[in-house]
Amino acid sequence: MTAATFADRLLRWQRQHGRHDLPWQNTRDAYRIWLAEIMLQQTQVASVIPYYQRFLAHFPELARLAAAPLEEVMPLWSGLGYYARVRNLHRCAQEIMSRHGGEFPRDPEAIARLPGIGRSTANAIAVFAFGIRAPILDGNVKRVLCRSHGVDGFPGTAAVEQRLWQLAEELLPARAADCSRYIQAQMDLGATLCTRGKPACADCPLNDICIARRDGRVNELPQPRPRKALPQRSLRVLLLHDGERWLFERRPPHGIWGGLLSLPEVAADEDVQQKLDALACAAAELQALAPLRHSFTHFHLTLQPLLAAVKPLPQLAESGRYRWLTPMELADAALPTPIRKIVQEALATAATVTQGCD
DNA sequence: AAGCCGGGGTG
DNA sequence: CACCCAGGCTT
Repeated sequence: MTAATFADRLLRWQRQHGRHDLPWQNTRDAYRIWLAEIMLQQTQVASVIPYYQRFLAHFPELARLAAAPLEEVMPLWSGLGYYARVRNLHRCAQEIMSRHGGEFPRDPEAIARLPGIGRSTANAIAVFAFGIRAPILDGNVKRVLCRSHGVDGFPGTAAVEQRLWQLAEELLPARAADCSRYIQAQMDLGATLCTRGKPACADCPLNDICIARRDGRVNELPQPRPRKALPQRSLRVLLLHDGERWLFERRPPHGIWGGLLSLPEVAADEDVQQKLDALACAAAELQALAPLRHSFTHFHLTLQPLLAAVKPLPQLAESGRYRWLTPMELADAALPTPIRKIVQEALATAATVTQGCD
């Protein structure tokens, strides 16, 4: 009788304590698994579930997604973040239709060549949809492996990451049929027991072989990212309404909030009147609303909203770039979260002002 | 190797 | 506030 392997322990644990009720778990439909995996990139399960359900209700199959214009897809991602994912998702769907005959490729290397899909996501799709034997390396797996095998160094560096991929390969169960449950077990363990904050080592199936636990280093591994001070930026945004509709501006396809609708911005070195002129709007009075602070991965942003009732001049034709939206239409518009918050605030303020005038 | 790309949860 | 999450792409 040989000792239980790493994979054995996880597989045994998964049967009793793993998750079994996630919406994308009870399917082998590559389209659904792919959609879930893209949404789950750098995004927690609880945040994804409602977006996943809503997306699938709008686009139940890949062909429908590929045929839809991007503007119809973006709103379904509004609020989820990392909007390059939805642009890549859409491109990906079109590539699968045009270059793969509408069938999702089965080879992990072919999957990884699709836009927005790297090695880990490609392997996850291949494992869950096609039962292929391959490792993944997401945040959960990295944390579990760093602790169980005592891997030092920040996992973002190439050397550490290479070591982790090597470990992930070596520890894979021998049978391809066990792989999907094994991968699921790794992620479940990382999400529920081997968490960043207070890991529940007492309940962990690996606690008697865990190097970090043996050495009293559970709280030191994995080693955190070397931190640096984030720059501080500020931005004025215009809340312009004509009494019924509000003015929005489409952001360029790349960069922050790429492709989403946002509010017209007044650059730091720009005059508000100058911007109003550019927008062909005449405003009687500007009202500063409460500033909103928002943090990104790489900088902090303070948004200063400026509210004004305007008379739109005919020069500003509604186009792909500028759109006037009613409060009703806002619900289905592709807005980033901080902008949505500001607009909600403004709607409340404008309603109050209007009532006060009556 | 480092920067860019969101929003939310956690301690 | 720091840190991280079912990462990948660009420079």
